[in-house]
Amino acid sequence: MIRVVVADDQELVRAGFGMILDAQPDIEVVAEAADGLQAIEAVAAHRPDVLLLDVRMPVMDGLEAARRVCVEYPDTKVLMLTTFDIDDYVYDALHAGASGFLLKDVRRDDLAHGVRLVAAGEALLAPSVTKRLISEFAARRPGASRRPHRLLDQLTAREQETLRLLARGLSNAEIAAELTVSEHTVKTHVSNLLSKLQLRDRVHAVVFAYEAGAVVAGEA
Amino acid sequence: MIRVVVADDQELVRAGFGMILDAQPDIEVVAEAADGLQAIEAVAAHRPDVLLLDVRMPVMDGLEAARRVCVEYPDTKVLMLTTFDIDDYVYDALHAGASGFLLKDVRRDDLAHGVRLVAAGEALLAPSVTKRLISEFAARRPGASRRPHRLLDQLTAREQETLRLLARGLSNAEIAAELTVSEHTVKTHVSNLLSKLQLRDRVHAVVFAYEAGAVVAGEA
DNA sequence: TCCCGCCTCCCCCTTGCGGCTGAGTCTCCC
DNA sequence: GGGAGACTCAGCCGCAAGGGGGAGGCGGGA
Repeated sequence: MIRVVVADDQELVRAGFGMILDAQPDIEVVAEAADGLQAIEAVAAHRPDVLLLDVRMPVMDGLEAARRVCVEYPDTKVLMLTTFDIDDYVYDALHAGASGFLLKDVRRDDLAHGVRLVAAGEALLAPSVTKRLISEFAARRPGASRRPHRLLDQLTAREQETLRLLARGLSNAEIAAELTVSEHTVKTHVSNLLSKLQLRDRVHAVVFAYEAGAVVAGEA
Repeated sequence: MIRVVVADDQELVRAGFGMILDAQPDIEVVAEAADGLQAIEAVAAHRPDVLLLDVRMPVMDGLEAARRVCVEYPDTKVLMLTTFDIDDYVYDALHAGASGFLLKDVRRDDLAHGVRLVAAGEALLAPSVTKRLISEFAARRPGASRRPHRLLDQLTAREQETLRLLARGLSNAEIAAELTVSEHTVKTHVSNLLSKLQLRDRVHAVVFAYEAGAVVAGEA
């Protein structure tokens, strides 16, 4: 039996989803909540398998609630629900650790199916969300799995190292300290790598490093 | 009526999927193919709405076929099928432009449902694939979309615009030209956004923009 | 009404950056 | 032995960048 907590600030929505789920032979709604705080309390009290969580709620919104539940009660899987698939919601929810993200116009058997999937440890996204996530994913590192970039091979080891540090925002003096060489040397390296890559200045070098995948966002 | 081409090197698999889909009142299998080249030819000949494409095939594998179809016949949506959800397959398929990725153990109504979704321009992933994509996505930029957006909201419209251009490598003079204001004004904006975001110089601003997702690699 | 935030423009000044030229050491290889 | 390339260091010079300070117009909110 899959035990579920339903959290939504609208009485009718709670009742509707609750009824759909309770009608399933293998799903049981053990509690309801009208805001984020209540949701967390309900999770603490009942330790459900799945928390069905609306994004927009008073007192504490669903994103913050999801964040806390995912940290404090990792056994409870969080399935987010929203009326509109605003981008930020999705990304925030996924970063918060949610297992899924559905729109409220979901068909009733898809909802039950989703709860079962999430309870089984799988993930689930509404089709439109999947679409955006894929395009976002595909766009970010175009062909990342294939080539490390030929241009970078033109640089000497020291130049590549310099570029890496430069792309992290270090000044020439800081790079010099990091590499334990003089600032003059760093300037030479920078100058050489700029001309090799045909870049105007260090700002362009930073842009290049990110675009070329020589530096990856989030790996600071 | 959704017109589908089924491509798989195994006769039985083609027949099975073909039967399932043909049994649907709104889906019609217009051709079959036993390898990647045949698949492309079939797409060229029939211009189907959906191409159901196995990954592992002789002559030309499904990934390469997907890549070509997505470029040459963008109206035909590609739905990949595989027995095992090997990571690289998924990522390559998504980069190739596939609209979805399903495992062959898919239930028959899920398959039909998937074809309809893809034909409608939505995307679709097998649950286990969704799970990995999400964790990959969430890991890459930990909390990227939330916190920085807060910070970005501190900036005025003009400052955000300035940051966007700055992060593309434009000099103050170039930004001024782009915004049709004086360079002095740009300097003021830059100065303000640097202090608001507590960044040292424009190089740090570029790094920030990428790390925060205010600028996304590949969207130059 | 007044005040505040935003956008715009200006001057002065210091600093970091990058181009230019030149040069010493090392290793690798012909 | 000599050449090539990488790494190191140096001085000079021009310029973009960024801080500080000041100021006017313009809109919305108290």
